[in-house]
Amino acid sequence: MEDDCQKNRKTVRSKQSKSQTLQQMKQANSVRVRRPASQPVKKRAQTQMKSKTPLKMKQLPCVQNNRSEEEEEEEEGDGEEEVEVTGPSTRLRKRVPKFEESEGKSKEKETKRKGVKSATTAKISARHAKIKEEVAEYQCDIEGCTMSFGSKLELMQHKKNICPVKGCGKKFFSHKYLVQHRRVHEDDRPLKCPWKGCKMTFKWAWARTEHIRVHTGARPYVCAEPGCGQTFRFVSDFSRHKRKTGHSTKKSC
Amino acid sequence: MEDDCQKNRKTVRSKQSKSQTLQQMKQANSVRVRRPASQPVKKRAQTQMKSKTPLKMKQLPCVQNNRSEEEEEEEEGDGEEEVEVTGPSTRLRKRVPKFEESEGKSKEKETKRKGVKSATTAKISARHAKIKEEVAEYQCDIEGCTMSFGSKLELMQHKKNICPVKGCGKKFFSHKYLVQHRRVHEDDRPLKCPWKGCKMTFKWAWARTEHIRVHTGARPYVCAEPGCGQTFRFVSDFSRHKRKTGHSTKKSC
DNA sequence: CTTTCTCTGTTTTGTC
DNA sequence: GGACAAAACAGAGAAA
DNA sequence: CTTTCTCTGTTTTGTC
DNA sequence: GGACAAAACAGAGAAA
Ligand SMILES: [Zn+2]
Ligand SMILES: [Zn+2]
Ligand SMILES: [Zn+2]
Ligand SMILES: [Zn+2]
Ligand SMILES: [Zn+2]
Ligand SMILES: [Zn+2]
Ligand SMILES: [Zn+2]
Ligand SMILES: [Zn+2]
Ligand SMILES: [Zn+2]
Ligand SMILES: [Zn+2]
Ligand SMILES: [Zn+2]
Ligand SMILES: [Zn+2]
Ligand SMILES: [Zn+2]
Ligand SMILES: [Zn+2]
Ligand SMILES: [Zn+2]
Ligand SMILES: [Zn+2]
Repeated sequence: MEDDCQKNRKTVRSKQSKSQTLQQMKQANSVRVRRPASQPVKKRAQTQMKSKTPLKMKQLPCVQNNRSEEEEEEEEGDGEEEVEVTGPSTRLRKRVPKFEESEGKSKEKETKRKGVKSATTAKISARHAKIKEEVAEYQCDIEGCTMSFGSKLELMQHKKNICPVKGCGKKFFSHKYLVQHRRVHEDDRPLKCPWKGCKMTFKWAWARTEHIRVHTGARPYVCAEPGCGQTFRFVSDFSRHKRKTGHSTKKSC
Repeated sequence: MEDDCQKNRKTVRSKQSKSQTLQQMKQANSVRVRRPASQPVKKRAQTQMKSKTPLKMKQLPCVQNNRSEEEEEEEEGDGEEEVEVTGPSTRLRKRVPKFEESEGKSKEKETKRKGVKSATTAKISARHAKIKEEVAEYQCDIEGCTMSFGSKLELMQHKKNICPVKGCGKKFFSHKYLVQHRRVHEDDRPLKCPWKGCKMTFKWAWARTEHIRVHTGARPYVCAEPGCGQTFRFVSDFSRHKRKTGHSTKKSC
């Protein structure tokens, strides 16, 4: 690596991000707890390690591209500082108490000007949400749709049923669903489990519907194939059963 | 609801699915454990409830659309069966031992014919993977791309840089990335954390790069704004700092 | 609201 | 037959 | 590999 | 200047 100055990045574009993740329960009345999964998945919840000294890093002074040099201790980090744990490279950094001595608490907002930034971008940053329609040029003229965007490109994407959220960019079959899809990027989980003491919440009605069966124990799906009498609690499992066995694609009744 | 026979569903189409989720550690040497998140998020890992009787369900005999009637105990499930726990509707079904008495283990594969199904669909069911190229008609003729699909529609979607995985359907800016994106749907996590004892694995090199800083404690991002001296471990946090404060969008160096 | 950290679509950098 | 909305399905996928 | 269960894009059902 | 691949960024977003 060599020193070279950055030339004032511009970036910004209005698409893609991440998508979804799983949920959990842990309600008042038990249920089984689903852990978040490592990759290799190792059991045992918490096992606090000892590690005493904060293990201060070698922070080289030269800053390039706003990145201080280091990171060359990469592959085999040859135990440098005063380590006292077991192996030479087998511990995590001890958590610093909370910004040691509140360094730089002067957050001087600096007038908040975040650049011009393509003027009035539709602001669908749902999560830490605003959804300010700002000036709202480029309005969608599709039947029941009232959405509007800051650039013609964004409107074009929208009209092609493409989600404008940064890491998303999904394309849908219907414009109507495109609007419903937005809840994926919102924090609200307006649907609640009606079971007393259960705190589960949902974005989708169907998820709630199937979740309730966990409480009731219902297994509403019954394979109609003559010999087979299997029952299932979730459609998905019933679907898989039919797909893999070929059972009862046609209903008997 | 009333009885009416299903008319042999066809469904099948080749797009969309879910997306991603988070990772975890829990390696040999501690780290903090990240739990999977309920929605309302309630602490306390496991709290096993007592509940003795299996609480057998009212399973009505009439099967319609392969669904047995029930589910009307929905909203307020008026405590029916012999409950003996505290409240009238506050417990989960006790786990049945493991398919009681191995009922219906005759899985007779039934010749496996899963219908004609649009003949040779490219089979990108990555997860429980096959990626059989089957007959491989409709080949992509874009420069370095060797992918092929079972239908012209699928090839057309592919040429428009749209991911064919069922719940995905993301549209990308480059055809090259479309191919790289596939790893999102694959189970392999080929990149490993080089830290001794750490079992973290990754699909993306950058995730590994930043993860390693958790071990080293490095904070390579240093704000170049004159007064501010803040450092950051992850680009994302540095980016946010610059975005929110307006600091050092231009580099000093 | 906060901080810590991972995931990933796009942008930037580095080499030929 | 046509809307149109609500419900359900059919996968994908996470976790154990 | 398995089972249990949630998420969500598309399909099906139900009502007007 | 052009590839092209590797690295990095800039969000989104999960969890605590
Ligand atoms: Zn330098
Ligand atoms: Zn948040
Ligand atoms: Zn619209
Ligand atoms: Zn989206
Ligand atoms: Zn519940
Ligand atoms: Zn069956
Ligand atoms: Zn009936
Ligand atoms: Zn799996
Ligand atoms: Zn191609
Ligand atoms: Zn995809
Ligand atoms: Zn590691
Ligand atoms: Zn700063
Ligand atoms: Zn009709
Ligand atoms: Zn699966
Ligand atoms: Zn040049
Ligand atoms: Zn965020």
